[in-house]
Amino acid sequence: MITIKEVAKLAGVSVSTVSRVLNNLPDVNPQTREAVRGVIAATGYVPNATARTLKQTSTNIICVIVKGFQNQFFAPIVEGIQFFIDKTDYIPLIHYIDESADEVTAAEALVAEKKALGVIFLGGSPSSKAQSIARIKVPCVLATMSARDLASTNTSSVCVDDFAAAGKAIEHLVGQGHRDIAILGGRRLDRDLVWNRFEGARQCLAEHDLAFDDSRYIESKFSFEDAYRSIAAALSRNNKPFTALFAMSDIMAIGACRAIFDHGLKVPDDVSVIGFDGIQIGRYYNPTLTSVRQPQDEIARRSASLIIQNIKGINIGHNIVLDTEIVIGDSVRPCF
Amino acid sequence: MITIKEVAKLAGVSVSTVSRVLNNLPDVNPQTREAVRGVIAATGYVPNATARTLKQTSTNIICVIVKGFQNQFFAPIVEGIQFFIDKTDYIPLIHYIDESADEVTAAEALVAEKKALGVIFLGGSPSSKAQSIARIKVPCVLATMSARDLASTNTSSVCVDDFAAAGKAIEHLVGQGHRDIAILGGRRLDRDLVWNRFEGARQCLAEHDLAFDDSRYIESKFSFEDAYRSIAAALSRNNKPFTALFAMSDIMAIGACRAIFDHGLKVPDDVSVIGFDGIQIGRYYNPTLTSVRQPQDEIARRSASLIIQNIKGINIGHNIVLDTEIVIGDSVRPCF
DNA sequence: ATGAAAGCGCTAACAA
DNA sequence: TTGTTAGCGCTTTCAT
Repeated sequence: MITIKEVAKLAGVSVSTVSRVLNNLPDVNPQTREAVRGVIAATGYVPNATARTLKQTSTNIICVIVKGFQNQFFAPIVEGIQFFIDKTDYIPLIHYIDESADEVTAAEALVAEKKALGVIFLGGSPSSKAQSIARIKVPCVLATMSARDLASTNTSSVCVDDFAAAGKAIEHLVGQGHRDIAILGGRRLDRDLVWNRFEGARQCLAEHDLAFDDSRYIESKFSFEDAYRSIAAALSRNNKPFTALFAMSDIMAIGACRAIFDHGLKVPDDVSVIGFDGIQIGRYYNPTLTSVRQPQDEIARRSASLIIQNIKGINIGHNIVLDTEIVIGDSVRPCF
Repeated sequence: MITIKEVAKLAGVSVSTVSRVLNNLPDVNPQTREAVRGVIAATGYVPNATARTLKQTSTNIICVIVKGFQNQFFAPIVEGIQFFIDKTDYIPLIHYIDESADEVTAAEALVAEKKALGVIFLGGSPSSKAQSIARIKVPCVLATMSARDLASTNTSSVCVDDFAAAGKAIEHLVGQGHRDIAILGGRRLDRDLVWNRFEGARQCLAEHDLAFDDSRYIESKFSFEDAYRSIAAALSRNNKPFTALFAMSDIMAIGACRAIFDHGLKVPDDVSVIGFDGIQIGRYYNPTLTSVRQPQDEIARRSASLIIQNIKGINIGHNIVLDTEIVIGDSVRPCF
C-alpha cells in the first residue's frame, strides 16, 4: 500500500506538505502543489480514511442509521437524505443495521469513531430510544417518528401526524359509505406510531357514531406474509366480516389484498382497502392502491436540513409535522 | 472519550494488559482479567474500532458491496449473506454504493482501509469490472453475475445460467401456445446478463421455428416506471402486438402489467406476462406473477461459503452456476 | 512556504 | 504473567 510518506519522498517534499495539498490548504507554493498532485496522480495514491479519522478532531460526517434492510418505505427517504446532504459540505454516512439491533448503541459507536456531527434515525420506535438517546452527545433527528414525547434535549424530528393521517383514511372510507371497517396494524404500544394511527382511526370512527369493536382490530407484523396470514385467518373465521379495511402500511395492504383474492373475494368490489405510506409499488398494484401518502421526499429534505441546522445550533428540539394526502387508487369503492 | 489508557490507569495495569483482556488473549491472570473487566463495565468503555483497524495487520472482515439502494432482488440476498457470514468467525461489512459509483474503486478503498480479506459484489456488470477487478488483491466473488469471461485470477462467481433461464421462460410461453412473444429488457451489451437472457430467449424461439423480429424487443431500464413507459408506448403504437411478454425482471413485469391494464387490456386474458427473479412481491401481485426464480437464499449461502473458501485458498476462480425454476403464477395462460 | 515532530487509540513484538 | 515501546497513516502545531 502506498502511503503519504512515499508520496512525499517521490515529490521531494515533506509529509506535511503533501498533507496540505491533500486538504487543499493555502500556504503551498503552486509549483510544489502541482508537483505533489503529479505524484499523487502517477501513483494512484488514495489517503487512508481510517488514519485520517483517527487523527482528526472533527469531521463533516452526518450519520444516517437505518433499521431494516428491506424497507421499501425508507429506501427512497434514505436516497433523498443522501442526495440533499451531498449538496452541502457535509458527508452522509449511511449505516444499515438489523431489525433486532440497538440503533442508539450503533449511533454512539459511529459518533465516537467517525466523529460524526449529527445522527438521523430511520426506523425503530421513539419509545425504545426514550432513555438511551440522551447518551448521544450530538444532535439527533428522528425521521418518520416524533420526538415530542422524548425528554432528550438534543433530539428533533420530522414526521407526519399519524393520528390525523389515520383519521383521514377512515374519513375517506366513511365518506364512501363504509361502516363496517376493520383495521390491520401492529402491536399497539403506547407512544408508538401504531398506537397513534389506531387512536386516530378509532376516534374518527367515534365522531361518526361508529363504535369500534376491538375484534375488528387485526394484528400483524409489517410484512406481506404476516398481513396475508392475519387477514386469511380473519376471513376464514367469518366469511366477510367487513366492507372496508384500513391497513397501517401499503405492504400490509398488499398482503391483505392477496388474502382477500385467495379467499375468492374482490378488491374493491367486495372489500375496499386503504393503505398507508404511499410507496411506489402501490401505483403499479392491481387494483392501484388508495393510500395515505407520507411525503417521502419532503421528509428527506427536511430531515437533512434540520440536522444541519441543529449542528449549527439552530432549531434544536424542533419537531416538524408534515401533511399527508390521500392518493386515490382503485382499491376503494363506494358502499351505499 | 474514555480510552484504553484511562482504563489501564483505573485498573492499575498497563495498556497491553487491557488490550489482552479486550482481545481475549490467554496469558492474563484471571484476577487481573476480572479487575480490568470490572473497570470496563463500570466506565462503559468501548474500544475505538478506527484505531484498532489502523493498527491491525489483518482482520476477519469480508466486504459486501451492493450497488443500488432500492434493489428488491438484492435485499434478501444481502440479508442472507450477512446471516451466513455471521455464523462463522468472519465479520460482514455491508457497503451500499450509488448506482453510478464505481464498485471496484469502493472495494479497493475498503480492502485497503479495513484490511478486508475478501469482497462480494452485488450489482453492476461483470464487463465493467473486467479490467479493474485485478486491482483488488484479495479474493472476489461476483454474486448473480458470472466471472467466467473475466481474465482476473482472483475472482469467482455464483449465478444462474441466464441463457438457459431465459430459454426456460420462452419454453414455458411456447408450451402454452404463444407464438407472438415480445421481450422487455435492458440495453444489450455484450457479456452482460441482458445479452445472455436475450440470446437465450432468441435461440429458444429459433428452436421452435419462431424467428424473433427485433421490433419486438422493447428496451427499458430495470424500474417500474421505465418499464411502464416502454410498454405503454409499444401498445399505443400497435394495439395488441403480442400475446405474451417475457420481462427480464419482475419489477419490469409489474410495470408492464400496469401499462397493459391502463391500456384496457387484461393479464393474462389478453397478454400473458412472465417475469424474472422471483421476488417476493410477485407472489402478492394480482395476478400472481409467473416468473423464472433465481434461488436467492442459495446464492447468498454459496457466495458466503465460496468467499470463505477462497480466503482459505480453496476453489479460487470457481464459477458456480445454480438452477432456476419457473414459479407458476396466474399471469400466463394458454393461447391456442 | 516548508519541515520536524508530536500524537490520535490501539496492537504486538520484545523484555522482564 | 505483565510492562515497555514502537509504530499503523495521517493531521497539525510550532519552528524555521
